[in-house]
Amino acid sequence: MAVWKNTVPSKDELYESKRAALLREAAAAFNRRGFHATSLDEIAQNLGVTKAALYHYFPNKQTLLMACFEKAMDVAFDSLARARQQEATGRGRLRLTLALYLEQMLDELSACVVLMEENALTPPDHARMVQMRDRFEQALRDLVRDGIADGSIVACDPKLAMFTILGALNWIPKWFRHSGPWTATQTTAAVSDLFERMLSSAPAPALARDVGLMPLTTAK
Amino acid sequence: MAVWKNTVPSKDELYESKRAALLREAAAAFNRRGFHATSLDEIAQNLGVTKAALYHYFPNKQTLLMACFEKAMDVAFDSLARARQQEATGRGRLRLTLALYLEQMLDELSACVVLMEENALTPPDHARMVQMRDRFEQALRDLVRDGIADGSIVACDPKLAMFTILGALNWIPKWFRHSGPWTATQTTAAVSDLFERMLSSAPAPALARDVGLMPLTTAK
DNA sequence: AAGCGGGCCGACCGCCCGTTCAATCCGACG
DNA sequence: CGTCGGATTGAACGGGCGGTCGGCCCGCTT
Repeated sequence: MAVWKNTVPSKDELYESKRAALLREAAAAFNRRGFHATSLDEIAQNLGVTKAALYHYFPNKQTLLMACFEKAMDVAFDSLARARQQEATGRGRLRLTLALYLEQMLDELSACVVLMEENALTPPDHARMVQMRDRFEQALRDLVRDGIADGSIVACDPKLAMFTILGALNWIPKWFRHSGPWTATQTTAAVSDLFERMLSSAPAPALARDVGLMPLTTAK
Repeated sequence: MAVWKNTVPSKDELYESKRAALLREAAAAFNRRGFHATSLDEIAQNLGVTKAALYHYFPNKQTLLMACFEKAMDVAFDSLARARQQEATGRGRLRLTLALYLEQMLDELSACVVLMEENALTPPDHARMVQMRDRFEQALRDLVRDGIADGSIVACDPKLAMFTILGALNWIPKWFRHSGPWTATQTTAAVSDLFERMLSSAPAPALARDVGLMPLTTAK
């Protein structure tokens, strides 16, 4: 019996994996079509179940949205922590944070950037979400400030810079398709290059002319 | 009677100005809260009338959305034409196009960038909208190509560059507030500087440290 | 073999909101 | 002052969708 522990999914594992699949599907739909435009019937149908089945995993639609958001924020803060550890300059940390975040969003989560349509949440959830998002944005602005201080980033307004970069980032789910010509890794690298060039004190003299020709995996 | 023609609003002028006000209000609401999250009651209330009154100006909610979109595209192509006339290099044309578009979006129209939630339109309207949007995006990519060819823009992937820039642009209505610390003109200039730095073959060595300290009006 | 229980289904409820319509208001005009 | 017509209203309708509930199916246990 114990032999099978890691190969045959237990009841709980099955439950969790289904729940995760639901979360991914919901996140993808919310990002592509918007929260209000996505019906539970739609999500359920994509998963091959009935709407009522969803209620075994989430008490209501709002909670589903909140769960997407929290997972996204987990990824965000995790990316930030890893970048702080691996990179020394403000620019390096900023770039790595954004790249780790984006790549995970793109392939793990079908992008959970549901920072929009926040008004759909209950006031306490909304407050919690705004607070976490602001903390993340503040951390990113601080990276920009660090970069300006250590000379790796040009003089600029950190607030505007991050508004602009996060806008571009949040928009990516609208046009990125896994079935498209670019892989998640290629897209991440190319977008990071653009962001870096915008802020670097030593901007690259050239960028990739064709994202589809970039390396298919991250060089390690 | 004819004396008053240009001072006292005629019936038609009144009708048109009310219709325009409705369009502005709707555009602002759609951009801030999303199409599906915005109820007609809400728009009507902000205008001091009843929901039913709106139906004297638009046959239904979808048409309202489509009208917003078409106005935005008018501004877009107009900006493009003016930029082509005034600027010689690809970079100059791209920058001016984006700046004209953004500034008009910000103050005239409360930003009508409702390229999202497209699924809300009827198939014919949707097709029409996609076609116009694609034409505009193509024109912008061509400006990037021109810029690369004439040396004003670095080697890069025009498609990705415009996806990124338009993403950042489309996100601006989410955070820009007329009551905020930055004017539309300041914001436009600062954002344009960021975009330009991302793509220019001769990136500026420094940018404004504080958007709120930039000139309040465009220098002419 | 029988019983148990979790997972899922079909059907239904109720609300919200887009849409309609008859009735009313109000300014213009004769 | 009466009438006409467009603008606006209040009330109602109907569909869509989030959410609920009772029951069925099926695998596991004893």
